[in-house]
Amino acid sequence: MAETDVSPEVFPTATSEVSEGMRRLWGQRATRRRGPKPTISVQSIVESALELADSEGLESVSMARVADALDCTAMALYRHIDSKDELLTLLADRVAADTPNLPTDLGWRDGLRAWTRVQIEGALAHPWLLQLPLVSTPLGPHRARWIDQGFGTMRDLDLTTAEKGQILNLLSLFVLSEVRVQVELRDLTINPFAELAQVIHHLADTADLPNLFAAFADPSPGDADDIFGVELILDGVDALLHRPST
Amino acid sequence: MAETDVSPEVFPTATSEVSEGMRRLWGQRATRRRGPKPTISVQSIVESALELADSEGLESVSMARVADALDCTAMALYRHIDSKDELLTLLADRVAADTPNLPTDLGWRDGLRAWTRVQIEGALAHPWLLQLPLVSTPLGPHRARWIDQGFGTMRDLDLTTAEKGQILNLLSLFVLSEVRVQVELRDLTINPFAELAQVIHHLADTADLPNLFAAFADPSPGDADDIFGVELILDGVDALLHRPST
DNA sequence: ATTAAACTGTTTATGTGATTAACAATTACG
DNA sequence: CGTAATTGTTAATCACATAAACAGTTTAAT
Repeated sequence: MAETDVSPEVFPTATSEVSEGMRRLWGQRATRRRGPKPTISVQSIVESALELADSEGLESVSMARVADALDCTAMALYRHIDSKDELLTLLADRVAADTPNLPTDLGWRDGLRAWTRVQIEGALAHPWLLQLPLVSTPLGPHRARWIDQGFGTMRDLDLTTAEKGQILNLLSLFVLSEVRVQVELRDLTINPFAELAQVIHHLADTADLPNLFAAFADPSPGDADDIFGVELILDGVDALLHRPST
Repeated sequence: MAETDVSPEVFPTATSEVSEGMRRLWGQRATRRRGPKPTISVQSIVESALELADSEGLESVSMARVADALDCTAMALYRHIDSKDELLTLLADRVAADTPNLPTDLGWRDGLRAWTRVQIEGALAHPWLLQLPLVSTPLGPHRARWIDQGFGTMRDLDLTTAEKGQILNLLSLFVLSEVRVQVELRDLTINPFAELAQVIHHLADTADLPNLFAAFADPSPGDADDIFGVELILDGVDALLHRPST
């Protein structure tokens, strides 16, 4: 397991104030005063890290490598960010910056579908995202914009904010599992289903996993496309809309 | 970001055979022949790692610390496992071992709901799970048993294996995000919603995030409980069942 | 039984990667 | 103009994963 270090303690929560790291994450440009003009910036750091991750994988994103790409020493980075953790957090937000704006004239269903599809494509372009513990990464401005658009697609729905938030959350999570499968199919030449079946046959006991064996004995394993999961969630939303309000 | 190193390359996929690591993951006891009787085992290693993670957090799970707990040197561990990555994979599977068996007489809806709830409770007991990239971790026997039970709850449903798999996957992922929120509420005394709202107010521009601002201006933010997400997915399943088959 | 292969754990060493501390150069504010 | 703030550098730690070589133990084959 490589590059899995994303702890939640990156941003100690100040009660009244916003932490320094958060301010950086949200692109607050420090009003510089004295000292030499910086040759690198938070942005250039993140950009280099992004290129590195895309070209050589997340495990190649080390402070030293990033610094090399910027023609400076690793320690120079620390003048702009607090830790590598922060860099990864910034990186996680950065990938959301490239997502295009969504047309605003779609209905909620088409809108959410499109919203999800764009996310899937974005994640496919940066598969190393799966190696980050996205569930516990603070929200940055780019993802915020994206979530904003998600809320936008549901603006006319009679749901609470929390409900809408959960729906977006669910769809985002679905993206993760969907992309994982697609990446495996694309990169590894191996079918995860087939692999699982093989492992089960070689190592497991039929009696221990009766339902699993039955499932894989199913002649039509079928390959659920990415439509399936989205539509299921959307159907759930639909049901919610028509549910008698309590 | 700490302890996030779980790369997918842990188990190089042998085409016809099952990899050594996989065999260990599935508890194949090596038929020992010569040499001294081992004082430690894969199981004892995993068990120590589990205790460490539970008591001191995932970042404390180093080869050295685990070895200390077992009264041996770090290198001794390598006689039983290939790498730390493998240890983390084993650990991820290990936590699923404690989940109780589910009653088999529940309908699919109650069954899946119970299945999800047990998972949530399990994850709450080992919150460091969130720091592992579970999406890209190979399946072990304990999680397999659990998935088996998941399939069991749907045994009477007229869905393809792939569809059932996606449903379980979705519910599992949902568990992660749900647990994250619950852990934050439990440990940090801070409400993630409130935190988000604060960050937005301090750092973001109303014009940039109109929908998000509107959402948070909603007088009734309401707190969506963990019921909501599950029920939404279940409603989606329900809709799928009644959908005219193509 | 004897030998040698296979196996376990140890010691030693290496390399990497994050991060701290001390330093030198630069620039703007007073 | 000088001083304090700011930037990048160099040198030094420290933790950690892991490789290599070694010594003792057990058993299978002779």
